[in-house]
Amino acid sequence: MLCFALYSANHAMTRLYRPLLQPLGLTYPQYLVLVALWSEDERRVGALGEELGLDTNTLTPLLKRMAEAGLVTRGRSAADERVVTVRLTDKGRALEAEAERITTCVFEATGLSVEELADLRDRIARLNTEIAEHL
Amino acid sequence: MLCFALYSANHAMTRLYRPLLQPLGLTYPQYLVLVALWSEDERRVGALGEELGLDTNTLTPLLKRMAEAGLVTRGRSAADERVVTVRLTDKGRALEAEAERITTCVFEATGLSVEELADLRDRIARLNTEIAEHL
DNA sequence: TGCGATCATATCGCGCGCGATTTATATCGA
DNA sequence: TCGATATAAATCGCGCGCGATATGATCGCA
Repeated sequence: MLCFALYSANHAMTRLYRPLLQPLGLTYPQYLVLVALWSEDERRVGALGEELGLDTNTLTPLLKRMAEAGLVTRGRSAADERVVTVRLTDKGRALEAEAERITTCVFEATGLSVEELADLRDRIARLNTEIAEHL
Repeated sequence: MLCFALYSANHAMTRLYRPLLQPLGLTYPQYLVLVALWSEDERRVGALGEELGLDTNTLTPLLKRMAEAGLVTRGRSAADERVVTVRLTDKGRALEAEAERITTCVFEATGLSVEELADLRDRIARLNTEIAEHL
């Protein structure tokens, strides 16, 4: 069962990240939002959702919690009042340095070489897009 | 990011299963419980949890919903009153026939050959056990 | 026998994921 | 210009995943 392997491995991955993220006060999905913002700041909610595969029903409360934690700010666009723009705070930006240590821990826990990891990532990503097309 | 690929692919997989399981009144985790019971019926809650990587805080309410839906029965063991044994009902057993059709749909959606799929499954399963050891 | 430790399951609270609906703003056409 | 339509985000309800705690049954050992 490929689906069960994915299900289990995903859970194992979040369990691996949990104790690493806990000292930073982050959940795993919140961490993914930060990663997205580190690569490109000042995103609208919809753009974040498109990248993460989440809708506003998930993102809105999640981003509110991150805003309360002082990691991001949420502000209506002046040009289009419908749009909410999410921006990193200094605190949110500063966490990128910590993240590198986490990435190292996770990489070591996989027991894979850089090449194996990249190959597996690409295969899974291809599976992902293939399934998304059949959705 | 291997972790994000896993996260996304897992979500894509559950989205793929959702419309297939909906007519049967099943959620994806409930389907996994059925799969486990189809391979071996009359399991205690803890044994199911070990196979699925879930604890009773998740399984107990899930199994109660499945019992309400008439898919399984839950009964205390006479020998050891602490143990709850989960058994398939006729209705739960009958769904195995439907499941074969679902498996076919999912397989086709992956766009993979049988060999590729088995290989990818094994790689992900190995990653899973490797991470579990580092937990 | 009785009492503390252990074990199996259950309960509680919170964050996430999502289908369905709502609110508010923007856009387009008669 | 105005009204229908579209768009962005928010809200609601429910199921899942899990840390923490509780309840109740069994076991071990003096």
